Amino acid sequence: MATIKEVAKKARVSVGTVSNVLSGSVPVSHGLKTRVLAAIQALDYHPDHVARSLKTKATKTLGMVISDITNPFFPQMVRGAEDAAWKRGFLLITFNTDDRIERERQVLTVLRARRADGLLIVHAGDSADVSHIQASLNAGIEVVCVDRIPTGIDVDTVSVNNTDGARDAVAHLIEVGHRRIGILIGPPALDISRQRLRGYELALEASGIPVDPRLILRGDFREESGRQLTLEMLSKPGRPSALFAGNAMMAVGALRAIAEVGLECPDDIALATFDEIPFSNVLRPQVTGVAQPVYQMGYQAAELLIDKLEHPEKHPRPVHIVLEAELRIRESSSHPAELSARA
Amino acid sequence: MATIKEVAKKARVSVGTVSNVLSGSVPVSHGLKTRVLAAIQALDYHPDHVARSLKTKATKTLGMVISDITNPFFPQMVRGAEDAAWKRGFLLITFNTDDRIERERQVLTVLRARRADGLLIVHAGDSADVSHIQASLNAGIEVVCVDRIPTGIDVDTVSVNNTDGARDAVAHLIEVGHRRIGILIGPPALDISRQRLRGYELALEASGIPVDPRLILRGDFREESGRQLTLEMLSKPGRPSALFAGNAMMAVGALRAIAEVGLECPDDIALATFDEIPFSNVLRPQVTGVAQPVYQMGYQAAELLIDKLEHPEKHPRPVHIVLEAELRIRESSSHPAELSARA
DNA sequence: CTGAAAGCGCTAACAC
DNA sequence: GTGTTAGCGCTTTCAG
Repeated sequence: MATIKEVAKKARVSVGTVSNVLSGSVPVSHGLKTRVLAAIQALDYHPDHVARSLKTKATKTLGMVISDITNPFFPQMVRGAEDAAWKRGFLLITFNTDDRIERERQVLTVLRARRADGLLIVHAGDSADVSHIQASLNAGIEVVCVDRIPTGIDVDTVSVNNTDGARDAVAHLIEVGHRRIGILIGPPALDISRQRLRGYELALEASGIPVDPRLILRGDFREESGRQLTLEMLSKPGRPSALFAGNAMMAVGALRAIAEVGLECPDDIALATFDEIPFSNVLRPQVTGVAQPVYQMGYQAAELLIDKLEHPEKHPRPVHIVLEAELRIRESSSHPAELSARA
Repeated sequence: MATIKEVAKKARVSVGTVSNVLSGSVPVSHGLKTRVLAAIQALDYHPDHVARSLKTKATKTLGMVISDITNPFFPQMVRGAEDAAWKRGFLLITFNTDDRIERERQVLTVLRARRADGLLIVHAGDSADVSHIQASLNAGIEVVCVDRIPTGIDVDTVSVNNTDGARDAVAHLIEVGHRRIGILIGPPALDISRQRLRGYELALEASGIPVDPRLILRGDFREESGRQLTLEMLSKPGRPSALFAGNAMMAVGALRAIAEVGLECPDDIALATFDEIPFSNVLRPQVTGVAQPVYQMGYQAAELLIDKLEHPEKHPRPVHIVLEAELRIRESSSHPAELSARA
């Protein structure tokens, strides 16, 4: 690996001059510039980013912390963030925490030691503890929280309008004729759980349907949890005619449970979900879902973060970006009337 | 951010001593050690990994280059690699190349400037050019190629037995009664295309079925390509009774095309695929697929890479690891006899 | 065992 | 415009 010194020597100039032609910020005479460029070419020189970082105190690196990478929702978000970062000359390092706060804490420690300039965090679901995020902030690392917004900390955020999205989906279930609608939701420590539940309640209230606490089941946004809760819901008397899943993973678990007990969706029980199930337009049942602008969330979060890094003065107070989600109606929520007509 | 100097000052020792207690490789008297540890604690000191890398010439960083991150196959592989890397104290940086060799070249350049210690590469599909990989090797970066193995370069590899997997799947289609079987395959520049095609041919030959070139269609392993090729195959006379897709994305495209022309799978046309479609055990049609040990591939590739990094002497020649894939029979390939009995 | 000091490759004053 | 040099935070000889 050639160094700047070797380039300088070969071009018969000083290292300062090489550095100047590299940065372009200080004018260099044409003759010397050509010599330097030739030497760089000849030696296949690539500036050592590590050394540069040590000097400039900027690594041009962003860390992205994801709660559950097996959820197909997140890879798209990562992709958005990655594209934005790449475009602005930043590197994105991604971590999966498996929804464990302990792992999240470890990851932030590593990212701090590695001197990441900024952090994109999708907070783990098992705790409301944010002291480690505060510690990163204190260490001078910019933070943007995405999707799940922790309370008790003053950071920038990019999220989706969960309440409206959930309300639309449940309103749709009511509209096609359902009145007993169960909900599978995540841990109450997560804002997205509370907001999606709130949307569910709003939709019911708007139609004068009383909220039945027996129809509200809490899990952890994982497939297995969706399966368990659905089995539980279906085994009790007063079974709902429709289910609203808090995310796609729980919806998949619900489908599995529905099949296990020998029922059919939507013939026996309707289903709608927050998020979308991958390839849900080719596979059956095609599940009605609340589509989120996932890629955009990642992209905008990374842009916001880099903006703050590059122009700290332009963002004096925390910024909160809220994107809208959109209901996509498919066959899993078809009208009960249609079904009875078919029978 | 506290530095080693401040720690030394606070503990009233030299920086060398602090460094020694940190590394543990040089004995330090109990008294000094306690003072140093106390100072580290008090200052919340975390060694600067950037400075350490500059000195040691090792970044403890691995780069992972993926051809198409929208293919749900790859996130699992990344996860395996990430887990292995984390366990050994390495960081994994992931890149998506969108199957463009130009992007792959750029990514390797960045990784080189960042002084990554090693590379995990799933080669882009649109070219057989490997000069940039060779350049990384020449720059002293260890490389392990995963899944897709480029020719013309002497690197370690971790891959799957594509020929046997494809042969098993096609043999299964033959066994349930199909004789006209179409194949949707990727670019011939990729070894996985050639090997899966070879498996297809072997299965046909073993049953004395002649290989009909009109039933071999080449695309690029993307969903849209699977859709187009299937539409093409179904519009021509002599339509096959079964399809073998070269990967899951093409299988999804095939399902879409089958639905578009108003056919049903498996009633009108059977389907089997290399890879598995996500959640294919809850959604219909449940597609017969060749399951690959994806997580293992990522995990073992990262382990191999780190082994070479840490014990260069133990791996004198390139290592080639080949894992076995396993056929999972589901309803998309059900027996034509069963179908006719049902009709 | 412990401290002093050189130096990793680069940038950014600062002199000329 | 260009060269010289200090120093980013750390590890690693090398004396003592």
